[in-house]
Amino acid sequence: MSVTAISDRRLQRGARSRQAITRRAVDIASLDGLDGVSFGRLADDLDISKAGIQTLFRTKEQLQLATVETARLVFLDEVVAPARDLPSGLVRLRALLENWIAYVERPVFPGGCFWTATMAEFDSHPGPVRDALARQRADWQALLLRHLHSAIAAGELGNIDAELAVFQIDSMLNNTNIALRLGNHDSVRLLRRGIDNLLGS
Amino acid sequence: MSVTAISDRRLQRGARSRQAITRRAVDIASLDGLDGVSFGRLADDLDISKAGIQTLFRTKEQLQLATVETARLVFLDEVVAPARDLPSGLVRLRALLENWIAYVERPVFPGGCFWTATMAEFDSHPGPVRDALARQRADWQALLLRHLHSAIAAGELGNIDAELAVFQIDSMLNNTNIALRLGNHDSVRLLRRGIDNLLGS
DNA sequence: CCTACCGATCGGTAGG
DNA sequence: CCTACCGATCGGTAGG
Repeated sequence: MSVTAISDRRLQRGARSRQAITRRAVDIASLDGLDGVSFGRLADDLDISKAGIQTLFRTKEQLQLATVETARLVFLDEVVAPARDLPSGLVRLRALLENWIAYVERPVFPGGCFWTATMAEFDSHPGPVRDALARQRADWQALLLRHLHSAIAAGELGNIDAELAVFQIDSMLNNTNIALRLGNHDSVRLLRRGIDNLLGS
Repeated sequence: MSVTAISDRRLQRGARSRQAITRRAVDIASLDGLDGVSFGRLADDLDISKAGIQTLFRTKEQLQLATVETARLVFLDEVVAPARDLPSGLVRLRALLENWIAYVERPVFPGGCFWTATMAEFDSHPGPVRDALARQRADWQALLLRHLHSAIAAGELGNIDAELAVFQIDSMLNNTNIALRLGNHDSVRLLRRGIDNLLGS
């Protein structure tokens, strides 16, 4: 066995550990925010030593950045990827929104939408973590806008104000997540009504 | 001087202290959430002993509840009261929304909207604090709904879906607060466009 | 209102 | 990956 093979196996094990730790951190952050993610809590939950986790991520900020990245991958997997094969425009847009509703209704993370929880926590704290969250927010809004533009270009919608529609839809999504957390399940009905108003029933 | 007079003065001083402490706590919570409000931090900021603050509020949860109450009073003062003398219906509704925009644009609290920040923090934490926040949310939405119904009854609006309109407006307000915290000042323009779409320009 | 203290937890480091 | 430790801060209490 070569030195390289040993090193590769070590790197692989490290990557698996990192994945397991950040996946758990995403769940914690959805409930208690990214500041609620602590080395000690993760160590207890996953039966590893605290210093073991610190070796893998060095600082809390790097742990938070890795947690945001894992949340992004899970979100892509749950909401974006399942719609990938649908035609661009209105069909894909409505599928993305239905996937998003399932993502907060199930919910995928125990505290509901990871992005709603952490964006409100970090919006007044400039730095790399807030930048990563803002990037995800911009990417999601750009994805909605792209398919809205496709729909308009294909004549699937009237002469709608696309930028405003994305703002309204994204606003309603975040507000629906909060309402669901408070036990108000009617808000999904309101959300669908709002979406239908904008995109046509 | 009677014993009662001494007692009254003590109670007054206690009430003034409580007010000064919770007013500072509201500012902290707008930035760092209600869990970021700690006895030690308030003691440092206000040059009182930590135990002095603890004597006035006993537990952290009671301090948080008093903080929510002070935020409610300031919000009423800044957003609701200035519109009190305007006629019910569309005029008062638009004034409330403009006052709200000023409240987050100035901003009244250094971290922006107190309710957006704390609701996202507590929506997965059942208990008296979440209940108090949910009550404020319901009160605000009911206020908007009342004036929307007045406007409809007075024929100031078409046959609009009032419940949906309140949901859409409240959603956009919260999303605008986040956008402002991220430095995206264009969102106020989008918000006004969205409101005009619903209420007529 | 205060000083003084409690056990628990925090992020981080030393050293292996 | 580990044990063992650091100083700081947490909520809360004793006792005045």
